[in-house]
Amino acid sequence: MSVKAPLQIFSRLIEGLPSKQRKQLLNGCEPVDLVFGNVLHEANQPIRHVYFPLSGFVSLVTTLDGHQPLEMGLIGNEGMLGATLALGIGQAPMRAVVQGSGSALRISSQLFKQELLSSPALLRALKRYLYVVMTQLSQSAACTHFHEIEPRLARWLLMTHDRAHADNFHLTHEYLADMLGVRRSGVSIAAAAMQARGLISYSRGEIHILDRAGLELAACECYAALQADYRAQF
Amino acid sequence: MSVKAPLQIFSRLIEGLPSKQRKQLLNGCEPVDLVFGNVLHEANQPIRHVYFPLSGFVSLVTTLDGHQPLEMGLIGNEGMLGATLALGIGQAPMRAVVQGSGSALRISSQLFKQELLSSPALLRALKRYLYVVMTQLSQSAACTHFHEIEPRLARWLLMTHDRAHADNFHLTHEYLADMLGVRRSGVSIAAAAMQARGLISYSRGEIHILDRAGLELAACECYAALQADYRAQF
DNA sequence: TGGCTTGAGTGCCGCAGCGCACAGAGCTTT
DNA sequence: AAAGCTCTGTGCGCTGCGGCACTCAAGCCA
Repeated sequence: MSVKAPLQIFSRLIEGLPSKQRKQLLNGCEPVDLVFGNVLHEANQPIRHVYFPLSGFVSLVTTLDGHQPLEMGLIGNEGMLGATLALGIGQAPMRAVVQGSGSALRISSQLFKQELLSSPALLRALKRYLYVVMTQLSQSAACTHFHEIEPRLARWLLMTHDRAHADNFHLTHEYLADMLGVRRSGVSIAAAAMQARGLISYSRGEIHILDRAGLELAACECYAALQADYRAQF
Repeated sequence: MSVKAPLQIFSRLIEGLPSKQRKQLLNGCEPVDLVFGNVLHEANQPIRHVYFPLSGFVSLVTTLDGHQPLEMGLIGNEGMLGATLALGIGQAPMRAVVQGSGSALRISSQLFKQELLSSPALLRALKRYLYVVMTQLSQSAACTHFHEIEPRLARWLLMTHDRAHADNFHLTHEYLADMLGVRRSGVSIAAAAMQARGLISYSRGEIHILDRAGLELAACECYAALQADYRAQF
């Protein structure tokens, strides 16, 4: 039911640091469990901890008045939560909800700010990461607006697959609908179509990725674009 | 036809700087005309100049494969173009197109980077501004997805009104449709409804704001939210 | 003056997706 | 074993919007 994490999962952001600065940073970090549904950051609220997901992953969502939430970004071990501290901003721009249980490293904002001062490489990584987040926000916005449910769902499953480090994860259609900003039955239809084509299988919230290459074909080009954006910086 | 700018228009970003640092920055700047349709930045291309719009304004657009462009942000004298240089990134995240003719100050990226090093207040302003842009991106994304044409059009006209410093500006339905990511005739219908209610009037691309308060009522709450986001930082 | 171009109004068709509602299926609880 | 909940499938009517096409009006140019 929960994600089975491989033995060794690193935070790609931290891994890139010079070993001295990395160790220094890791010193201030503590491992924590990310539990599905936990809210790590609340929009416009102070950031208490910075998180580096390892095997778990987190989604950034905005909520608008009476509407369902809408996912703007997905963060796994390629990213982090709390990068806005590099801008000197101590509050979170969006709500951050754990979407795949697993592990993470976390460090208090206080300590992290000190690390930022003493580690230029860390600051550099954060800046690049912030830029990636910005490009991703605009890409997602356009995707959400123009693309249809099925390609978007495929993209979303791929992104989750990348971050879950496993071929199966627990997500109901209802939940997916919220992420995509669409109706639950819209997801059911799209998912059924993809199951019929042998790309995935699912039952009662347990989703299995069967044909990753096929999924990539089914996904909108935003998946590749987002990856390219990330790679351009890291 | 073109925007009649009041005599004195400042860049609100620059105005906030300590006078010494401001003068130093202004020294490196040259005034330029912003001409409707000019492309100041191209997505993923190097930033040659940083712009501080004064009376003109610029829109940030993303384009997705074969789709019409979609506006992600609007920049007038409250903002700037090229803030990503504060992240050490020399390329633009989105295409920037002049949307209202007028004036701006510009400075070469080279020089601007030096200013960033010597003016901590400038750097601070840029960071805050970047944060605002990020929150605006996510707000716009949700708005574009959930809200209907008419409130979105109202919001858009208000934002343009703020930045045009005039009650009339030149924008065809066709152009508006691109900005909102909708059909041209959809804009015609929404605009006609708003004209019937006496909020605006228009003819052959010349739009007049008649009832600003009424427009604010007609707009989705995103207008107020975006303003609040900005004010929270500046 | 007449023709051309551009902006805008309007109508028609088709579709994706919404809101809603109900049914069946599988797991959980007592 | 029965009851209950959760997850998924499915159907119906509606609407906002895309695509398209045609029309009219206003300004522009020769």
